[in-house]
Amino acid sequence: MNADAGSTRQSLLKAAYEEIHRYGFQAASLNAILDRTGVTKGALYHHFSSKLQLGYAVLDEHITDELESLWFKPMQQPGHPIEVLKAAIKQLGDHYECEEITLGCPLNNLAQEMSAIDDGFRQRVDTLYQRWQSSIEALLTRGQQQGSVNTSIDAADTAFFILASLEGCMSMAKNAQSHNELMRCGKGLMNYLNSLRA
Amino acid sequence: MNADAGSTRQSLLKAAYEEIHRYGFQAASLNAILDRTGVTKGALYHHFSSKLQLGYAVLDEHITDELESLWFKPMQQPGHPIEVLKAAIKQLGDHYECEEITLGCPLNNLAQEMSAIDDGFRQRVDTLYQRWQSSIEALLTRGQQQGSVNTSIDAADTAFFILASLEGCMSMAKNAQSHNELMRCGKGLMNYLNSLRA
DNA sequence: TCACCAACATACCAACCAGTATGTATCTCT
DNA sequence: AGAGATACATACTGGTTGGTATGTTGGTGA
Repeated sequence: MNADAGSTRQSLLKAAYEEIHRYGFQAASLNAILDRTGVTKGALYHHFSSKLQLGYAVLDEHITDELESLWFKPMQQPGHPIEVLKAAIKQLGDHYECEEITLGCPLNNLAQEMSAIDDGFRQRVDTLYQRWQSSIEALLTRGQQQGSVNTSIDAADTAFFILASLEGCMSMAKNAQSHNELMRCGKGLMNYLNSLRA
Repeated sequence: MNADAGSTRQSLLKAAYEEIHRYGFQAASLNAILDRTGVTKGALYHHFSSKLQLGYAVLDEHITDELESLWFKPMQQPGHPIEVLKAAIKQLGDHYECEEITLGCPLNNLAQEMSAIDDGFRQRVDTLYQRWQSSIEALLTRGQQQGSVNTSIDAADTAFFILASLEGCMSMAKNAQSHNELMRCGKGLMNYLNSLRA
């Protein structure tokens, strides 16, 4: 592979991610992505066989990587499971304060827009959501074994609900366009997490 | 106004709602809406000055009405606040079982897609969310006064979190395309609601 | 009865869209 | 050195989009 080939592909991926994050996949314009990068259409179609494949690549590579560093890595921290969770959520909130909170969670955006009309997107998002849920579930289970988390709850169901609430909070904050609403929602989430202690 | 004029407008609104519900506002095709209704383009632009205004009307009329009968009305029921909430949520779940759950909550869909790129949509959705939240808040406050809801919680914050969780649950279920996941998430939500009792 | 207007219908338009056909420069492998 | 592949660049196409210009029809008030 050419030395530049990788970077051309990466810059396309990054620009496509940003365009999709703002306008959604369907409304994202390939020409806008090309303008933004200075790459030509021939180059784009050399690296990706269609707009759909470009979208899949954004999910499989860029968004997966982001989730890795923003969630799965913080989840590896040692300590009280509830505190680790709270810290990971806080970090996520901080990140979306720097980035525009108004653009919402990229994964949730794609889930909402595409899951009903394209199964390729749906399955990819589903896989990521399952990994996300499993990471929370594992943490809760560990806490239950250690005696720091209430054993009367079902770890899997609870993990699923925590993830849903988290996405819901980001969704509400996105529409309200205010970090204040995100904090408000975060407060409710923190209260709920505290209620899971043993 | 002509006798048929109202019904033409209504059928456009209904078809537009369905098209937007499935494909989103931006991807909704006016021609598809026309095909579906048998109305001509001239008629459409006689009733609505632009696609955007049609979208606003769908929100202001169709979706607002749906929320009225699906949420605000059940919320008027007498009884224990937590039970009223649970019943309203259950009814909402049942409704989205009949309709395709995979299409998601119409309000949440529009919020996700449009809030970042059009302020007219954003403000309309925001108003509806605020009414929604207020209805939950009022119920919780009533419960606190009656002694049936824990007085240590902040009713406004909690109402906001409940709404966020609810939207999050529907969002997750939409992507999973399974009623099972909706039930799972509902279980978590019910547990949380029970924890709010006095 | 005649003017007027609401409620359409038909035909059209420029802009934009994803995608393609074709050409070319450079790099690699033999 | 020559063949082939990689990595683009340019110019184009057919289809779709939201929107418009112009015509027609039927009811209604003066």
